[in-house]
Amino acid sequence: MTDGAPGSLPASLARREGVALWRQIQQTLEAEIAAGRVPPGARLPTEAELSARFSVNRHTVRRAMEELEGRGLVRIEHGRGSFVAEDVLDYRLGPRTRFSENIRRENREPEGRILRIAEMPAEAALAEQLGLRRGRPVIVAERLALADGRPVVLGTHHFPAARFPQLAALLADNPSISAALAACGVPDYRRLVTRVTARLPTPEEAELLQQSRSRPVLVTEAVNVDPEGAVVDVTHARYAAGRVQLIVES
Amino acid sequence: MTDGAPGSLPASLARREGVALWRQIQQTLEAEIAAGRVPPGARLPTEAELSARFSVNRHTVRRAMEELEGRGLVRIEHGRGSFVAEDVLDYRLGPRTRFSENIRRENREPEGRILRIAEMPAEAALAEQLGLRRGRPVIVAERLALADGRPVVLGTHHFPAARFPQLAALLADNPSISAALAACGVPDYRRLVTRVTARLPTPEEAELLQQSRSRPVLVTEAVNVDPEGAVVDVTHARYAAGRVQLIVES
DNA sequence: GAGCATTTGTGCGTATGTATG
DNA sequence: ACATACATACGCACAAATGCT
Repeated sequence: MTDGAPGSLPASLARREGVALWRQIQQTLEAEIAAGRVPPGARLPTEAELSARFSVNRHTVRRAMEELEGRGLVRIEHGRGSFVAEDVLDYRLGPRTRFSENIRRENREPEGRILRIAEMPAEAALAEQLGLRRGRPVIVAERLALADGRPVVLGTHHFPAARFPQLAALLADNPSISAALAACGVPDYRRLVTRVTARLPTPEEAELLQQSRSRPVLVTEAVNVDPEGAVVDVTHARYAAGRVQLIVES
Repeated sequence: MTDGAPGSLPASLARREGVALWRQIQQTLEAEIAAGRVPPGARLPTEAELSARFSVNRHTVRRAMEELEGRGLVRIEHGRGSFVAEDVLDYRLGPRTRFSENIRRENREPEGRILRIAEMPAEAALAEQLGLRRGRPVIVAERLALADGRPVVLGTHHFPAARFPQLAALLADNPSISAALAACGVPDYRRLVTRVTARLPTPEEAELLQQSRSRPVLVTEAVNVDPEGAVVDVTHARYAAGRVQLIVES
């Protein structure tokens, strides 16, 4: 770069006017991003530079940046800098939701990684959802799904162990849930209900999803049934809200 | 008060062990809440008390509390204190989604308040969704919907003005969207698609939803069509994620 | 309404830790 | 090893909202 900083208005702030300084900074930066003065993916000035520009303490800049990150406008990386956020992926939720199809439809490369498989007795609430008696064995599989190598969703799947004895072995071999179920004699299944909420992620979730802790996750809970109506899978999934948008087709 | 604080384990922290102090505090409080040591709705100790208990600076306690609030476990009120979070409302999304029916099904009292009605030319993206030509007049109605007096969702509705000339007047009189559309000759309509994301709220959204700024909102974008398939309404809604859970029925 | 104590919110200055390149 | 840049933590001061007198 031959010339000065990008977006170099000094932007003086109104002190003691009822609006917090950090909020004025957040709004200024937000406007500059929206105006395209800093394009998606581009790096923002460092906290030190911003605190100089606005003549405030670095803490005050950090507060503004945290807000922007939580709102999905920027991404902060430890030791590297802050960057303007990029694209989002459309993820269709419907009776026939399958992860890989969903990702391929968007011209991205799907990938699945099984993080953990365990067998444990069903808790009361889970047993009821699965249509089992409490304490019956359940296979719990934790799986991270990615698109083009970037984490998109972290899913915890619960299967009735009695019905699918070889499921754990199958999943260890091939991380596709639908392939594993097909091999267990369930070539087709359908999603009954999905519950959706949002919250901030736990540290583990943030880590696995490679997402900041101040960015929300979309949380879904889904029940899948076979053509006869028997429950084959109860899934608790956490989507990186900054990278996906769920599409519900009625 | 005659006796000591509730939940009075001093809970010493591990310093310089790789885990941030604020996170240890957050985990301790989270565990105590989960264990029911502080029941839903109950008040937590003040920041000053907590910083004394954990022997840390008040900022450090505040960081932990912010995290808990963002995760939906506590609610912080300026000048009053912090409280353990309470119940959530199930909100069904489906082809026949109607706010008041939805709320009554949960045995709560629905209420709607029109905040703003305006007519303006359609932006490119909106025009396409509504099936109009760009620049055609659109009625924009902003509406806050409540259950038992507590804000649940903030919706921005967009109607083709040419088709519904008296809609603004009708809504000013009665905040029910379905009633207004019925009076305009659309007794029935159906939801086509819904897009769902999550992000932190803007200050205005947080204010209107009476929600903290560090708690996410669920954002939906829906398209409603009449029985002939013509688009009657494009809605952008923001739900208080701490108070609702969206239920998608496939 | 005025005044006051309590409690959360904002901001500064400083120091040190930790990840990245 | 070193510089850069973000992360955590302390201490202090004052602002703003609330509730009580």
